[in-house]
Order: sequence, then structure tokens, then C-alpha cells
Amino acid sequence: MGTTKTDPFTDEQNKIAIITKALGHPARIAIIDHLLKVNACIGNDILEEIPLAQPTISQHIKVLKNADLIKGTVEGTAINYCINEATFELISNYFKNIAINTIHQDCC
Amino acid sequence: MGTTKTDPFTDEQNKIAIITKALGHPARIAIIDHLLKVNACIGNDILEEIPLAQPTISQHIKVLKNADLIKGTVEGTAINYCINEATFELISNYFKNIAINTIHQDCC
DNA sequence: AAACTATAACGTAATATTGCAATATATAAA
DNA sequence: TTTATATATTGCAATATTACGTTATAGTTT
Repeated sequence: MGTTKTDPFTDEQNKIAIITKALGHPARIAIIDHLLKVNACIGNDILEEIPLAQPTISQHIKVLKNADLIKGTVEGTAINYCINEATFELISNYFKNIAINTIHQDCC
Repeated sequence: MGTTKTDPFTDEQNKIAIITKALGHPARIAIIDHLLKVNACIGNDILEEIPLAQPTISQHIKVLKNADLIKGTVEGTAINYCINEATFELISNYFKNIAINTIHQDCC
């Protein structure tokens, strides 16, 4: 145990869970927010924004990359990261759909 | 360690992280999906949908409730759960906003 | 080449999560 | 009051996550 069971669930459910799980940490939300704020790619300037150690941030970036939430291209010694639109569109649509289907629930 | 640091982040970042973290498990996505499908409240019929033990599902429901994603009202022996619109609207707007602000990123 | 910069990888301690069996609680029905 | 039904709590073992010091890698500059 401690391991998440994935086989009882659909591919889409697992996919959404992977994405939301990857976003489920304030540092990773802060990284996304920063990427949006500078509206472009960044290298290690996240270190100046978030008071966590470099290896910790590197680890968080890895989590976001594994979930396809961000992508990066090598730029000299630095790496330029940016939002992966496709994944955010997917998750955005998922929630938009829920919002639409939830409007007329008046139980509870 | 093992504990998430919250003080370096804004209230909104922490709030979004709490919500996405709560959604970051396929069983919990499946519960939400089921609530949407039956478009109403349910009791323990989730047990017939998801092949996990009752205590496990009860625990997942607790996580969703703690994050304000669902709410429940007692109905005899059973409990009627349903989507908490407000929280889903909040998270939906967060992603909608990202989608809008990401359109013209053409780096990476 | 040597020094510097940016990032990743490794190792580790503390804590959290997952899944379940067993048990508890609470309302309803008989 | 006994029995059944629905849900929650507890306790536990396995595994995952978080955070970071240290070390490695790789490109850049001098």
C-alpha cells in the first residue's frame, strides 16, 4: 500500500488525477503563476521568487514536467521553461465541463 | 520534512494547491465523475462503481469534503453527497484564466 | 584549462498518503 | 430490543512526498 491503484479507473480519470496531483503543491502553483506573470520562459529566476532550496525547486519542476504541465528548452547554461498549453487546455476543459453540468444541482 | 511549506506562498496559491491536491487521485476523480453522472446526490452506491474497500472510499470522500469539493447531508442512514459548485467555479476560473493568458506564448 | 553558472541527481530524514481489516457509530425496520 | 444498513474511525504496513545538503554535469567565460 501507499501506492495508488490505477487499473480500476479510466485513462481519462488517471490522466486528470496525474495533472491535478502534479499541481497539488503551492510551490508548483507558484511556479506556474510566475511563468504566467513573466509571460515567457524563465531560467533560475524562480529561485529569487520562491524561498526554497534549488534542489527542491528543481524537483518541483521535474514533477510539473512529468505531468506535461511545462516544457523546457536548453538555452546555454540555463533552461527556458514555459507553460504547456495543451495540458492546461485539457484540464481547463475538464473543469469547464463540470461547471456547466453542475449549474442545476440543487440538492444538499 | 515530508511536510509542505505554506508560508512562502499566497493564500490563493495555497488554496488552489489544496483543491488540486484533493483532486489528485483517480478514485477521487471517479467519485466526482459519478456525482456528475447521476446528476444528484448519492450515498454509498459509489461502492458499486469503484472497486475499493468501503473504508478507503470513505477516506477519499473525507479528503474531498475537507477541500470543500463536495458537501453532504444526512438522509436517514445514508448520506447524500453532491458537488460544491462554489469550489469548482473557483478552480474552473483559475484554469480559464491560465488558458486565456497562455494563448500567445510562443517560446519553447 | 580553470573558474563560474545553471540545473540535475543522489542520498537521507521526517512526514504524508494509500489501502484495508477490524471495529465503532447511528439511524431504520422488524 | 434485536437486526440490518450506511458510513466513519482506528490502527497498521507499504509506499510516496517533501525538503535539503552534497555532489555531479554541462555549457560559458576568462
